[in-house]
Order: sequence, then structure tokens, then C-alpha cells
Amino acid sequence: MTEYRDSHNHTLADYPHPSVAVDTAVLTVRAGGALSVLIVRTGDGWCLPGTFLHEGERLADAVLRSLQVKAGVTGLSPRQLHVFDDPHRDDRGWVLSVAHLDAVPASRLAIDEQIARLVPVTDVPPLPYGHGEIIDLAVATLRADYAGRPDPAGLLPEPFTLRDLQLLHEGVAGTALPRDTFRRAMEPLLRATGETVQGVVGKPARLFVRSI
Amino acid sequence: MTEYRDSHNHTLADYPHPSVAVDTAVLTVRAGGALSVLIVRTGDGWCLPGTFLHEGERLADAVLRSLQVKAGVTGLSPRQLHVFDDPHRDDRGWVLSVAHLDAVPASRLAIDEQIARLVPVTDVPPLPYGHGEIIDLAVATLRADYAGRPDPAGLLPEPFTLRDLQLLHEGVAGTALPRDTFRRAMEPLLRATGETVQGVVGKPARLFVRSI
DNA sequence: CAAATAGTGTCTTTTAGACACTATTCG
DNA sequence: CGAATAGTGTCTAAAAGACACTATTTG
Repeated sequence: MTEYRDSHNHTLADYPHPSVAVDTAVLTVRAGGALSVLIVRTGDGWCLPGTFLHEGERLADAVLRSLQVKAGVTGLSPRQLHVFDDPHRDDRGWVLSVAHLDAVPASRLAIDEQIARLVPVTDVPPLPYGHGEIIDLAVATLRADYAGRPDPAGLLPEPFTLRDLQLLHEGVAGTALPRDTFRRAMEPLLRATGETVQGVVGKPARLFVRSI
Repeated sequence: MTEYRDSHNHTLADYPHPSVAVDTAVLTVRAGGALSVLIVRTGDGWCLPGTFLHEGERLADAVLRSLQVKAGVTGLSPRQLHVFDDPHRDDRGWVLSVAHLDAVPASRLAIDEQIARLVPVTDVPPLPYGHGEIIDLAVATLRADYAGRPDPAGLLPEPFTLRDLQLLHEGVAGTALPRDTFRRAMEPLLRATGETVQGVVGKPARLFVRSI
């Protein structure tokens, strides 16, 4: 096994251990098209949902557990962003916090307005303990993911039209995207179901599913 | 402060805490141009250098401490890659490992061949505990960094010629790069000192320093 | 038909790369 | 001079974007 002995030849049990927490930026695109983040009420203000890691628990499971409690969400795939390790970050003691990103369809968020809110990422109130920084990192990460592939986080229920997909990507990017270029970039990465949307004004759009 | 209470309303002190370790892929480009990684001897085989986090210590400082001991290196800038959190990863108990990347000029590595080796990343022996995966992640991260900017890790002593820079980038990338395209991409991001190399065969090359 | 939306052809601009040419040094 | 290396002009191919055109539906 790895020799984690240091220069004084101490081993695992000799040192006090930190508490480990997870904090998560839950991102979603709301009906209006705004990329938004979930924040929860704490004492006097707001912060990202988080919890302490339980014994023998995986980080991703701790994230899911905290979101289950705070927003009634299940079955997602948290992604690690960064470990915040300033020993004086938390006044209750030595706490490492592992920041996560989780993208969630808005329809799967069951938010109790008393304890949680969904706010546009362009309009986040000041948050304590570097949580604003976590959101910035999460947004940048999600945007990078969406730049090259169609809905990698699966925010859109299948099947969908190219228009649906573009509106979603514009919500994530926070800017308009050129329609023709978007189609040419994304269509090769999709599979047409052969069906079209019925009963709408205009030429019926083809329906697609993610193919890769 | 953040409410890290879970659904059972326990707090910080109620749970056992994990040990936290750091493991580091130290990457460098050797004289021959090969991107290489530092591995250290452990009992029967080899692994990445690592250590346990001491009380109140920052992760980056633990990384630097472990490298000081294992390779006599100081003053670098470790970069977090990923937290490995499988509770059964380490048979001595519950250990979270934060994988890091640190790029180091080969000239600053003081390697005692009895306890450490520098091996090309194309020729890494099988390593235990996911350390091979850490190296893959570190290499991909370093290559992404080097794709767009001149020597972002500062592996090359200033001033340098465009040829020196290209040989370094080719070492990191593991492939040849087109000379003219490389120059046109990098020159705007450098500042010419106005000096040239003296006493070499061929037209004397201009010297540059990183400008951003 | 008008309005609305889907889908595409084509032109321009930009960029990466290929290639070849010129420039300047040493021996 | 020839060998070696530095530096650059120019052509081509590929990609992104602008623009406009055609296609198909509802009302």
C-alpha cells in the first residue's frame, strides 16, 4: 500500500482529522430560459445546500442526500469542482468543503419557498464562505460542457426539437446563438426519431434524441 | 454560518471523520523532450508521492511538503484534480485522497534513484489505488493548459527562443507541432527582449519572455 | 393569402496548416 | 560557398457566421 508516512514517520491515526462537507451549486434552466441556481435559507441569509459527509459515504451520495432534503430531488449526477481547504473558513472547526455542480431539469425540483429559492445566476445575492465563487465555477463548467455537445446534462426530456435544444443552450450560455450554425453543429450529434411535432403553427419540426 | 445539519439534525462533532491525503502527479519535460512523471518506491512497488494532511494545513502545503521530502523540490503551485472517495480504497481505514498536478522544471528535481524515478508518461508501470488514472488526468489537464498559452506552468527559464518553447510544447503534447502555426499562435502572447542568441549556427534567434 | 416556424444553399471571414521562399549566422 | 536555423508570404481547406431563400404548417 501507499506509504503515507511523512518525514516524522507518523501514520494515519496520529493526527486529528478534518470534517468533510459537500456544497452544491444546483443549476437549472427555468421556463423563461434563465440559468438559475438553488439557494437555501440559513439563519440570517442564504447559501448553497450542503451537508457533512457521513462515515463510509461517497461524496456524490452526500450531495444527493443533501438535495433530497433541500429540494426533493433524486437520481442526478453530481460533479466535483474544487476542494475549499482554508482551515479558518468555518468558525466551528476544521472543515474541508468539496464543491459540486449538479444540473437538474427544473421540473424535478420540488422547492419549498420557505427554505429554498431558485435565482438567476446573473442576480445571485452575496453569499458567505466563497459560495459565490462556487457558482461562478459551476456556471463556467456547465457552459463549457454545453458549448460542444447537445444537452450533455440531460436537462431536456426526449424527444425534442432543434428549437427546444437551442433555447436550452441559449439559456445555459446566457446569449443568443446563430440558428443555422447551431443546427449544423448539433444535428450530427443527434438521432432523428422520424416523428414530427403536430398541431403547431409553421412547418412541423422534426423530433430528435441524443445519440451519443 | 452554513447550516450543515442533516435530516437527523446532527452536527459536526457527531460523526467519525475521514483521514485526508494528497497524491500528486509531478510532471516535467526532460532534456530529451519526454513528458515524464515522478514515482516513488513503496514496499514492493511504485506509486505517486503523497502524504496525510496535517491539522490546520492547506492541501497545497501538504503537497509541497510531500514533494520536499520525496524529491527535494520547493516553491511550486499544485493544482487540484479530483477527490478519490471510495471508502474501501485504503485498507487501513477511511481515507479521502485529493489528487493534484504539479508541473516542475526538470532542473529543480533532486531525485534519489533509490527512492524515486522519473518515467515517461507513455511508459508508466501499473500503479495501485487509481494512481494511473491520476496520471492520465494530470496529463490531459497539462496538455489542455499548454494548447492555448505559452508555457503556462513556467517550465522554461526566461528568456527563451521560440524554438525552445516549441520543443517544450511538443514534449508536453507528445506530438510534433507545425512550426509556422505555432509561431503565429504564440508570438502575440510573448514579449521580445530585443536580444538574440549569440554564437550558434544559423540565424540568431530572438529571445522572449512570457508577457501575460 | 399572411403569419409563423423549419430547414438549407451560398457567400464571406477567419483560422489552421502546407509549402516554399527569404534571411542570417558558422565553418 | 554549404549547412543550419530563423522568420515570413501566400495558398488552400475547413469552419463559423451572415444572409437570404425555400418549405410547410395554421388560421
